[in-house]
Amino acid sequence: MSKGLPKRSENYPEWYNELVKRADLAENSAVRGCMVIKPYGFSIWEKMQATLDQMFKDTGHVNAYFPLFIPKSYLSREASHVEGFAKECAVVTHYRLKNAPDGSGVIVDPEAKLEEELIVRPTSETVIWSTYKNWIQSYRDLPLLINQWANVVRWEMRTRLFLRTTEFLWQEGHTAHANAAEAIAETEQMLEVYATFAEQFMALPVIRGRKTANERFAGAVDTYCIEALMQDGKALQAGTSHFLGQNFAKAFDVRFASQDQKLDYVWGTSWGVSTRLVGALIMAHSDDEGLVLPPKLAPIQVVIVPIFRSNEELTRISETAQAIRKNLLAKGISVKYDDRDTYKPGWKFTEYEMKGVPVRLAIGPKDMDNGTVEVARRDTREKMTMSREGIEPKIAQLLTDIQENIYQRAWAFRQENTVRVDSYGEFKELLDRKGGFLLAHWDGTSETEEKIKEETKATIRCIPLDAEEEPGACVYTGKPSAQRVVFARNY
RNA sequence: CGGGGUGUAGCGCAGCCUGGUAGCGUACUUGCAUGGGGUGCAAGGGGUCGUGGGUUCAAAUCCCGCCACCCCGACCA
Repeated sequence: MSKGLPKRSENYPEWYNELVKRADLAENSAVRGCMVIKPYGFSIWEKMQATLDQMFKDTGHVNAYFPLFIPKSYLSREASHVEGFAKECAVVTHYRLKNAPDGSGVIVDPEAKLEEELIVRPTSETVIWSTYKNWIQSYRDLPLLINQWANVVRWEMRTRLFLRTTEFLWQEGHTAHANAAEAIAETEQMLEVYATFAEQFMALPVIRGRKTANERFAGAVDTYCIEALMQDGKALQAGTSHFLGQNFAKAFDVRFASQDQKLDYVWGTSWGVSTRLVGALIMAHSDDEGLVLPPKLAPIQVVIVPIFRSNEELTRISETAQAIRKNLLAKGISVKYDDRDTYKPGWKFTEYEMKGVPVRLAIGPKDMDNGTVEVARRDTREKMTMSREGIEPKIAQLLTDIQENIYQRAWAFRQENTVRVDSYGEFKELLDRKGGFLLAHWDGTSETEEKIKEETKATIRCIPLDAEEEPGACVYTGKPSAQRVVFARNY
């Protein structure tokens, strides 16, 4: 195993793959396209989960759990939904194995064929709406605001750790409302929850927008999304929120008696983010030395490394280190004191840099003599010497500064790589030279979007919600357009 | 599913063309020194060479089949 990481500038995909492995986040499993999420990687996801879960509860949602298996017939109830997912569904056809007659191992027992095959959920709309039918009779049962944390399976052709795996973890919210306006408000609210989470916790600036018909969720009337820009200039969809209209209510016959004694179909939404967010986090901030984690999501916020020769020295240093650790813990900061004598300080420094620990404290004999501590921040790789006295509030402040700095850096990067483009030639040239978000006029047709995709591999990531009205001409056809949309190549 | 590539120690690879004792780096174990940025030296353990068949006195190496994985495309969060 070589010591350094591949350079981002030389081979970005290779850098990403190596980083995921070297930072101990995840590895490939025996099953193609699936991954083992290792403890360090999983604890990042757990922190994301904890934060989002609280945000969902604060907006009135409750958690529930729906089954992994979906009867095949459910999937065909909503026409465009089937079409969207049919090509990537895992199907359970049998329920028993038996020993092979020739002793070569186990085989599927042909006698144990399921009468109706089961689909491993690619998403849960169908099973949930078939259940909601029984839960909703009256306007008094609405709104129904439910979320579930689950795994789903989509049989992808090509996979990448965290960004696209055959099985992934996510949350999916599914809500039912008495009218369209309320459902749309819910869709927009949850998009804002995602955007807030991305910006304030992941330190990742995002564009809030709506998808074009081509990119819309199968079965939705309208799909909202947040789009982030990665360091290689490619866009990544970090979260989606769908206004389902009455599509699933109609498909599953979910009706309610309204206050004015009419029977009507309910209005639905669904919204989700997945372990893909971990991939976004990695690609947005990390550098050639390893992971860079925003303090709010770092499993370990501060690591303390003692530098010592003898056991006596270690004992003396440990006293100071433990005191600092205790004071930081009291401030709600997670601290690891790594006093292993099986690894050398330099080795530990590199290791914690690879793992993206935001702040590292080193305490050695010289510090003990001088009453100081060496403080290193991961984001800028600066080292400074601080007085041991009153260091705790300074560390707390430093974590806040790092969180802010990482966000600012990502924001500046996005600014530099978001460009208004008015000619197709410039459009193609920019895409090939540096990628990024291209703000261009579009005539609003799927045909044009399709042609641009074929010719440049760039798609419309979204129609931004905050875009200003600006009459212009489509970058491809020259037809009139009312506002700019965001084009990019994407993950 | 099309095009390309790779399977040899936990990991990364050489050896194959030209058949003849299975190697290197790293990781691991032990000892001594070392200890403020992946420490040095020495010794040691670890292999059905992806798999099935064929050629041969002899196959990691040559021939045929199969399997797996990776990369590039069509599909996607």
